[in-house]
Amino acid sequence: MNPSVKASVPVIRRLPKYYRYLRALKDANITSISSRELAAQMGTTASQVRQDFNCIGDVNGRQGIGYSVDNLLAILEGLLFGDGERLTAILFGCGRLGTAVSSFIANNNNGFRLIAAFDVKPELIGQTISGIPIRHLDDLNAFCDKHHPQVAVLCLPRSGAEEISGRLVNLGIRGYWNFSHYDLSVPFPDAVVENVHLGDSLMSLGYRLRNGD
Amino acid sequence: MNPSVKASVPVIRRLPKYYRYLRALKDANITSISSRELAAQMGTTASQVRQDFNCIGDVNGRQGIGYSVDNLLAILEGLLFGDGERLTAILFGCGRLGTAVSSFIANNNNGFRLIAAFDVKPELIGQTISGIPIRHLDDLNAFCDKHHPQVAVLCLPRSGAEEISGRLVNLGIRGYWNFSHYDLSVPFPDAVVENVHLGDSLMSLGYRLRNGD
DNA sequence: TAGATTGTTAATCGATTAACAATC
DNA sequence: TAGATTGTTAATCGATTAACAATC
Repeated sequence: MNPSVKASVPVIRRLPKYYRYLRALKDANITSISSRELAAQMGTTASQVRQDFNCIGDVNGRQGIGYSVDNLLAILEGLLFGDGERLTAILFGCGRLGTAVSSFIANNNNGFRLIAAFDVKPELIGQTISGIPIRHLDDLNAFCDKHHPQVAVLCLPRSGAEEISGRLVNLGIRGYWNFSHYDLSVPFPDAVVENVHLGDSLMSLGYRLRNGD
Repeated sequence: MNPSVKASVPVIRRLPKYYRYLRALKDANITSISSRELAAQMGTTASQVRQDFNCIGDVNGRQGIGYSVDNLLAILEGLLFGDGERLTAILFGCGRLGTAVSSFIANNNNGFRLIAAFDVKPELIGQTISGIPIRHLDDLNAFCDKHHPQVAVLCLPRSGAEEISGRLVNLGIRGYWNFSHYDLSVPFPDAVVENVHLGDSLMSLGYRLRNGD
């Protein structure tokens, strides 16, 4: 590992995919893998695999053999999930999308711990979502003052996301995972933001189908 | 427009975002916009806006003035949604994610027409999802033979996606929009594929928070 | 006219791919 | 040893940014 080489965002985006493939290899009792084989399975190149591995840690590849699956998994787990302490997360929006997404966040194996969910619909307040009680948005400030959540997940319609973004900016949230159409990149220049624009992705597919990729 | 310049995938991915911002401008009765102003609102550069516009059509910018919002919208609508005919789509998986996502596909303004939804759970068959009856997966072949859907949307757990992918490959589907963890890029080399890996995106956010972007 | 802005070419930047000596 | 594969440097490719003449 060259410690001066920092993983770029494109590399970081590929790490979960490596992790998934390596998990599958481990499940198949494969203990060692070459960059060439892994690349073939993932649909990339051996060069890219080796370049990526070069900036994630001490991968200890052995010439003529390949990499230890267990060692790669240990390295990736450290990077993706830290050393055990999960990031505390709060969810905004407990509709169908929020409910579906909550199971990702609440899953113990994804590196997050869901500690609260917020909505404004009276009939939802007090119900639970992935085992967490749904709070009214009015309780947000008090909750954050007390528990200091690190991550926010937004599953809100656009107008809701806009309103929340204005309130959240001063609450110490370090990163956002946003499913809204509303683009949070601008209002939160300092936070880490991952946007998944379902609608945008759908429209891009349509474009590529209509215009031949 | 330079007709020899074809929009690259990164450009295509940005088109829906232009479209959203331009819609907002139109709603605000703004009829003209410069690349500089649009870039500032979208968090990009004027150069990129002009380069992108250069390969999407006859944008007819006027020096000293900017672009006509209506004209840009007309061009983007043509690209993203074609000339009226929506792409026929079928949905796999009518759970919480499928239900949430179905409203995107079924929305008349996104360029798609949802014509069928499939699941295997007996209690779901015959129910409706976004106004479309849920069919049993056993009816898939007969349905495709008759209606020739163009697009498939997969909201399935990994194992389901793997099984479906094996069946779909010969059914004339031209593109996929995939929310599963399972990566369809390899089994469908010829189709246009958009993957939205919710779990991968979440893990990337975690990495960036833990390791400082 | 003067200021602003386009369209397009050139320069830069960064990511991917290729190459290869080292070595298991 | 011979074949395979790494780690890393160099080459290529592509996307983004800068620059600027044309002109509204």
